[in-house]
Amino acid sequence: MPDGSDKKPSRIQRRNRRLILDAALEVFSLHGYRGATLDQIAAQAGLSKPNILYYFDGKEEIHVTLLNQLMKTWLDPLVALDPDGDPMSELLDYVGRKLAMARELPRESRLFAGEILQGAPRMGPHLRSSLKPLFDEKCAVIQGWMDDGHLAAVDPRHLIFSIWATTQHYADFAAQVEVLLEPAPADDPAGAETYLTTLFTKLLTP
Amino acid sequence: MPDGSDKKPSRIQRRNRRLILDAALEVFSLHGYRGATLDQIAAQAGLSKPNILYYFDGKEEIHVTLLNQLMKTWLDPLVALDPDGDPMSELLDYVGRKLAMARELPRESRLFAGEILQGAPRMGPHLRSSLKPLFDEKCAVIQGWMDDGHLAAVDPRHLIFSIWATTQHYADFAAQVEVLLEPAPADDPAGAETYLTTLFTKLLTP
DNA sequence: TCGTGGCTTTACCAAATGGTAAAAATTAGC
DNA sequence: GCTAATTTTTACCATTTGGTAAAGCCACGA
Repeated sequence: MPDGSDKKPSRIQRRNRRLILDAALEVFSLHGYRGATLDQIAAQAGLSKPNILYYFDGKEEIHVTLLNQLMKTWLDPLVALDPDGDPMSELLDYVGRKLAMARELPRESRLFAGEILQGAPRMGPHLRSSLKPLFDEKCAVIQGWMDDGHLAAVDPRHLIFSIWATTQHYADFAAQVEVLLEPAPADDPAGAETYLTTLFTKLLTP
Repeated sequence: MPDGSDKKPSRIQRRNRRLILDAALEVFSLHGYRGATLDQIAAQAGLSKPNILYYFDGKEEIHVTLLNQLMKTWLDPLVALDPDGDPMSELLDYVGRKLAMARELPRESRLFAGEILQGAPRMGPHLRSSLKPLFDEKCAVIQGWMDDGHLAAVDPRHLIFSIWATTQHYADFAAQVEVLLEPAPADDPAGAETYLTTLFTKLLTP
């Protein structure tokens, strides 16, 4: 059994696990945990359902694996916030990176959003152990910048919330955004970025 | 059969339909459409499953009824945006109303978020017919204020998106916000409002 | 070429779930 | 209080779904 073991995964194992996780990301992000079925994931992956269960212990393990895997890339932009950089450009770059992620990885964004929306039943501990320390650390950095007068003073926690909310909105609420931006979806690619840059520049300029 | 009919509903009908819708709101907002079961809704409502189906044609009709009903109250704050009022305070009041709704009606917010997150499968038409016209109308109002120099010029569409995103974030991502605001959840009640008022004041001041 | 071990399929199953039929109980109108 | 309509319960059903057992297949080293 390839899962949970400590042996090196074979080429086939790596390929199939990746196929499954990619299919699962698609299906979970589209229908939510309960809305997704193993049959859908299997069909999307081009494998049979029992074959899926040969590589993963069950539906939940697939979901958890996906979530854990996602957590890393999801936090990357925040990790990259450099305490030694220029405060304003560091934060604006952070906004830009988050917005790019929402655009480039909407499935991941929706997967994460769905999990949180339902009370983070499979991620609560992970939030405390991974996200919280990083969040506190970066809040302190931002607070330091504000104390030094490099940025206007606002609550760093709500600042980060608002960055997350505004950027992820474009991925999580895409169905709504698309309807409301009609009939000009093409003129917009820069629209959100321009707007958010203005928003946070004005907020943070001392 | 009480549903779909044109007769006046009896007292029992009104009471039970309200019980069911309230229970369904609780369950749907907590588990999503697919994650919710009729048994859960029945238990929450204190009625038997067949009795639920005596009042509604099926699970989907309950969900749609809830969504349609929600749409009205959900749009109220935007409807109340007065073209003849003072631009800045109209918009700040709008932010305040949306934030209050997120705080007071988190179940409704999550129900709506879940529906949009999954591509608005049961609300797409409604978005176009109800939300879009109102959105366009209010965008024009805001644009007018900006053209008159009463507000700093930004894209009204993205402005509204950011108001929605930042306010609803506190309801939809409550599980995350609570973890990250620890160990000081009590000091916050005004925190979000103060922050958002600053944010949009700075943005919109000409 | 022949095993051997890893991979895949076929054929299932039990539980959960949305939904129904019809009897039983309750309420409302007279 | 009696009847007719409304409401509720009991006893089901068919489908879906996560999961399993075991047989078959296939690649690769000896």
